[in-house]
Amino acid sequence: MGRAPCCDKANVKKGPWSPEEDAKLKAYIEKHGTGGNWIALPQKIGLKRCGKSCRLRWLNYLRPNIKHGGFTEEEDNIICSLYISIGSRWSIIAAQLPGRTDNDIKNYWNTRLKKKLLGRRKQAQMNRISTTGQDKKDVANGADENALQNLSNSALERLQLHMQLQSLRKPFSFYNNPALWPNKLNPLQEKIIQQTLQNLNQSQNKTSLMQPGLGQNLELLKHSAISVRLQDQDLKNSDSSNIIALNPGNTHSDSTVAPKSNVIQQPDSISGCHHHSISTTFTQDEIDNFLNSKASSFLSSDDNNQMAEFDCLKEMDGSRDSLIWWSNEMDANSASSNSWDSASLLQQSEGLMYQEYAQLGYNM
DNA sequence: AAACGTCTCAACCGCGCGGAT
DNA sequence: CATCCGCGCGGTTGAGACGTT
Repeated sequence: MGRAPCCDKANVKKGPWSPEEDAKLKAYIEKHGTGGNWIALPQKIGLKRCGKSCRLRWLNYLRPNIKHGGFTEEEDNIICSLYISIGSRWSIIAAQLPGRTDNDIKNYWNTRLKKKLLGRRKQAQMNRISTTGQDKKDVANGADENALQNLSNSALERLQLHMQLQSLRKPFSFYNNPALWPNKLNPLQEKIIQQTLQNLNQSQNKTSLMQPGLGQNLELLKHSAISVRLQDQDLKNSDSSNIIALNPGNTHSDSTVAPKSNVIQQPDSISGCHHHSISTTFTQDEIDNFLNSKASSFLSSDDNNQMAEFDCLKEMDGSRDSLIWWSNEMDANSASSNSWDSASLLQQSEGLMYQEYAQLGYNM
């Protein structure tokens, strides 16, 4: 038995809102508020709209101080940092960006940011999976195909993003150390990790010949740190009510590479529902090296794939001046009060990440 | 200029959660 | 304790805008 519809679909108008409808809704809410009942609201003001539709229209468009488009570099940074850390929890991410709605951020991520980071690389990886012999066999068996479908895009993307950064920072990290892996990975998870590591090894061999400076870059990156800390007092899940930390960084610090960081701390000014405090720490060296040595990662054995894989990063690189990845504005105020023991951070972040994947049903 | 493809974003949909009864 | 119901969320859709051939 299905759920009862929230309103009488037959007598409800759908589609774009007219200026008159907007005016009615806005005038009423500004005068009376929502009355705590969206379902009853359209009847009160004579709108043939579903209550949910009214709510959405108000929250995403009519509400005061809404910003549309024109995302800043800092906003890009925040969105990406949080997406890697907590996934597609758009409402939480939106709570960190005054004037932005979850819908806006979701659209922005899906249409632009994601493509820059993952789109083409992912495609290349998928192509590779489907063309290698063993993979073909697996696909023929059907098992991995199903597993692939079951692995959500969000999880894949986050894993890829995380690994991408992680592998640059810590050659001997979690992903490079099977001893640290969970006892039981499903075949696809194992394959993705192995595939990525294989590519990494190849790329490091190749590029160390081509780019003598790269080793230094990697060394530099070993001293860098990312920490995204989220304290969500309202979240009830243990994984998010505690601190979600992503720290692919080192287990030691190096004073020669002073982290630049910025603490973004703001009470929720949008919905009043969430109260998050986030600190994000990156180093400019790390950012620059990540961008400059981007070709060191994920080099495929297939030259075409190589090129395709880095197109997304080329795009970023091409617009570095306008899109300063992991912004260098992330500065100063941060770390001490928000810095954590790096080793435990690493364990927590990786543990949390895998907890999350496990919770998604991947039988880890 | 037209046809076709791609992108963007407002809006819809269905589900889970939690408060009310 | 069970059920109902509204809210809020994330995923998806589709129309229009825009770009390319």
